[in-house]
Amino acid sequence: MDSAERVDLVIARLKDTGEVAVAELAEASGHSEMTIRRDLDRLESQGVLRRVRGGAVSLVPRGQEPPYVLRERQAVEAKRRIAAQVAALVPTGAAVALDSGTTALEVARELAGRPVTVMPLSLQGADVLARSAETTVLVAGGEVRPGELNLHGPLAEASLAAVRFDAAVVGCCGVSAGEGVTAHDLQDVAVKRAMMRSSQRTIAAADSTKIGLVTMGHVCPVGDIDTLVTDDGAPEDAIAEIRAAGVDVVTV
Amino acid sequence: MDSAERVDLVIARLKDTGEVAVAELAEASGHSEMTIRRDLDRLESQGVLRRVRGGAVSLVPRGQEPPYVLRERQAVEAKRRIAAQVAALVPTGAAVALDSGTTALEVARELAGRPVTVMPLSLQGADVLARSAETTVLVAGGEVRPGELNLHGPLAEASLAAVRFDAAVVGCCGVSAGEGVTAHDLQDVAVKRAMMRSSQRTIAAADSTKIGLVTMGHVCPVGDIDTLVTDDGAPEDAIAEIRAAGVDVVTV
DNA sequence: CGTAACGAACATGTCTGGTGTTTGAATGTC
DNA sequence: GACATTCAAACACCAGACATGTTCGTTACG
Repeated sequence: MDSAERVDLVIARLKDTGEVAVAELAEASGHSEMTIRRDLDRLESQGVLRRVRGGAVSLVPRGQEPPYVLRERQAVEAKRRIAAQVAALVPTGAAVALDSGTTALEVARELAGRPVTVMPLSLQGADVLARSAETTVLVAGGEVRPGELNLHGPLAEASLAAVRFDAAVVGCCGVSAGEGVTAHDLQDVAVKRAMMRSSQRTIAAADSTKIGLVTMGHVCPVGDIDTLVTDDGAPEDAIAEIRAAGVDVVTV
Repeated sequence: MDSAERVDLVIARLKDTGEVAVAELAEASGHSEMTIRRDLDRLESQGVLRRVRGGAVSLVPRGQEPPYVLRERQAVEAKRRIAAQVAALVPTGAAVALDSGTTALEVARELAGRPVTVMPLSLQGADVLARSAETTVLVAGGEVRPGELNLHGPLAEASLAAVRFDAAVVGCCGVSAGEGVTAHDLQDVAVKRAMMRSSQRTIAAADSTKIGLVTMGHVCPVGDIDTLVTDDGAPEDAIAEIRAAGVDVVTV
């Protein structure tokens, strides 16, 4: 069991019971207690949990979005496939607004090096794209959320309003036919709306675990999306409902 | 002779004669020709030179600004001392606009972790500052210059115009009493002016090699600077002239 | 005061990045 | 067109970085 698997184990236990013990994890993973402690220390510095004597307790309240360092470990393969499909939908020379989040970051990796114009809404996205001389990067302004490194606030919205895009690539926390596109954070909602306002088309990217989910911040009715790219793990009926709303759903 | 020294050697030869030979460099550095080729390939991808059969020729025209990868190797110690002094001039809780460039990046490193609000004009600066949760990072929008990773254009100027700062920290390519503050790039000039317009004070940071230099883009008369931080290598009379214009010159 | 947990320090194994050598292909020169 | 030089891909090698385990003195809790 390597480092990544151990973290997964810790996360699973935390989700289950809200706390973990060093000795128990060492037993379950087959590694020494010292290694477990180092894992937990790292996760503590990332804001995932808080160390207590003998173990750790969860810091991620139920219903809230897990921190970036956890989300980037989830559905990695699906996100990569989705990102490749999204990038294929962006023609050469196009201008796109690119959301923050782990899926959008994969899209950035796919777009980097292609002759397109991209406005990323996160610093990681900007970093990835700016390495390539072929790609024009027009970074949005805004306040940076620590840890998440996404851009939000009035400056971000003003940046988006100042440009017109061929497409907006939007990540999200939930997509359902009834409640539409939803996100965890209200400031993100405002940014996503601004992206869509400035774009001719909206491409939503969401792995299948997001299909059918509803979170707090309402972005738009599902019909406002032009294309939804997801993986093939989503329930058939949920996809059918979304299609019925006029969305072009692409599964990869 | 390690990798960094070899690059220095290449740069020195290029500055001297405008071209270098693989065999000659291998001889001089005591490494194999293959290693020299790899060095040159790397420098070519960074835009410093162009490979030709048997060697390479310089791509940096005289009078133009050398690429970022070269500037960051120059006067490192002086830049660090200057940056520490600049950071000391920024009080806790202040809001500052922070220029792009190698000196400003050092200032970002000094400011990171302190409870201040910073608007960096470069992606590297944003990266450094965003790692710390204490520091509020309000990144400027704008187009990203490849290689340099600084932000410019109307979006950057609009971002600056939308905020008011306690201080603008401006890097520059030249400072002289007669010609004032100058930069190599006209788009950078516009950004620097926008920074100064939105700020109560202007702090210029320039190592002593910049004192007395004049480059193409005129930013402002020297009297528009409130404080100039430089190292103690600058000629006495040039410093005296700048002081006579009403600038508070700090040498470290 | 005793036990369990902690963390600093050191040792070990693994992996990656930089370097050298070889070799066949490509390119320039005559 | 023939030859010499240069190039780059492939492989081997080494050093430094990183992860892990062990030991041991210190600290916290009952």
